[in-house]
Amino acid sequence: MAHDGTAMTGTKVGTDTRARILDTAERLFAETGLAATSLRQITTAAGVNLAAVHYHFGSKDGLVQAVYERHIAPVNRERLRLLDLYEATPSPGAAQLEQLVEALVGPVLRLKKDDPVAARSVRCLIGRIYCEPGDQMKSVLCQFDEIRERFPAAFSRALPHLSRTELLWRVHFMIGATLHTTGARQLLEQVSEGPCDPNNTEETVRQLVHFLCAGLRSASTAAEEV
Amino acid sequence: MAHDGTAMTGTKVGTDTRARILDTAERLFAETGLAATSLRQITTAAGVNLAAVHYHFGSKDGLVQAVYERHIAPVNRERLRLLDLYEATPSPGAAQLEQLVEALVGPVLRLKKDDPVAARSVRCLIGRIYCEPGDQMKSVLCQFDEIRERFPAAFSRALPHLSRTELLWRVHFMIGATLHTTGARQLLEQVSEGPCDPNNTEETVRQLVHFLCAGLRSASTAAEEV
DNA sequence: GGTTCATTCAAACGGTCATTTGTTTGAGAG
DNA sequence: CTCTCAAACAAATGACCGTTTGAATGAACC
Repeated sequence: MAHDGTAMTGTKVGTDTRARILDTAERLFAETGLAATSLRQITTAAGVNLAAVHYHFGSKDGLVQAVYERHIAPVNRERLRLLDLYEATPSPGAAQLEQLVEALVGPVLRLKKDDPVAARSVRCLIGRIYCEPGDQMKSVLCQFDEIRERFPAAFSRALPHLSRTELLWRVHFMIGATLHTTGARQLLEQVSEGPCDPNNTEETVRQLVHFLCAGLRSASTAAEEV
Repeated sequence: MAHDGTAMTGTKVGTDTRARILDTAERLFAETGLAATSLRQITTAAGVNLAAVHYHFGSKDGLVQAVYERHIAPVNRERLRLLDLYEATPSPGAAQLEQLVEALVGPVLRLKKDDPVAARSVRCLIGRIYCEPGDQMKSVLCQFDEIRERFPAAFSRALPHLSRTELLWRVHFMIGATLHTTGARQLLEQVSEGPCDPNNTEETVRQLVHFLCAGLRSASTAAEEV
């Protein structure tokens, strides 16, 4: 009956159940995957009734969507806020590109940086956005429409030496490196055996922005043929 | 009634069944995901009996492992062959790094380039290696042990200006960009609306190698502080 | 006190799942 | 020809799935 997010009535019991479902689903989805996590696992771990999921979210798909929206919406709002800020008062000289890349990758890498436990789940889920198969992600991906429209345009202005094709390729590579950094953190910890610390958020952002800007800025491959 | 069935009572029935299961599983795993694809879907689509999966592969996990191993093993063999080749006769001057990157990302991007239909499935699956949750991938990931040992060492030799930490970060970013290029091809097609063609394998390799080499070669961030 | 309405709950529904079992088949070996 | 054994088969098992239902709860309002 009340699948929407605004169920703020007088009682506090309702919102508590809703939040516990969201928190638990977020953790289990990250650990086990969307398809492999059953509603029974979620409601048992959360200590709520099975039917509460359908009451609050309508269906399992509705729950998935709610879990993602809770974190993606603020990230994309922050990205656009920074983009607006940097476009209004651009940095002098060459640091403009660094600002744009930072605005794109910073907010997602800094997500939940104060809560390491929740951060692990959220980042794992976000890193899996393009990997989770099926149509379940379509309603999540449309939340990035404005990002996909405004950021490439800004990059194009900052990198006038690139053709549209080259720019789109490099933005694609940039997204890949960022998503992998967001989602496959435990892999890096395990492989680097010490030196690289994905929990050091600012160092991660610094390394990633530096790498991406160098790749983005490099000469046009078409120009090489001249 | 039962003595007839649809048994292709000819010759070499065994290997045919096994191959049909592998081909069909590969396609459905790519389309629907590992957990969400049932053995019944696979065997029905393949036109074989359900029990044949357990006979040939022992379990669903065994089938998953077999599907991956069939393609990953040749890719990694080719990667190491190229690495051996380039280490034996290194290219003159600055093109050495390009050779190394090409040896790492070329074989996976060129996978099944002659069969677009199968290529889509295989690349989608490989792009999902680090995203698929659970322990199912552990037995697949260990196939990369030699890659993870030899390539960073080779990169370190080609990029002596980088500290070990910086090198590992950049290799991590490189893997992310490569996996995203491998797995999220339909996304690029859809977003770029024309200019970028992920089916043009050689152009993809060229763009990716160029981008990655620029990122890898860029100055050490530690050096900037001096 | 009685009514309303959001919320929670236990219990079931029909389906599908992975796996096991026991039998039948067919081709190559002696 | 017979023997053997890998291979394919149908049927059944028990468990788990997402979803629905209808009743119980309990605070808020008249």
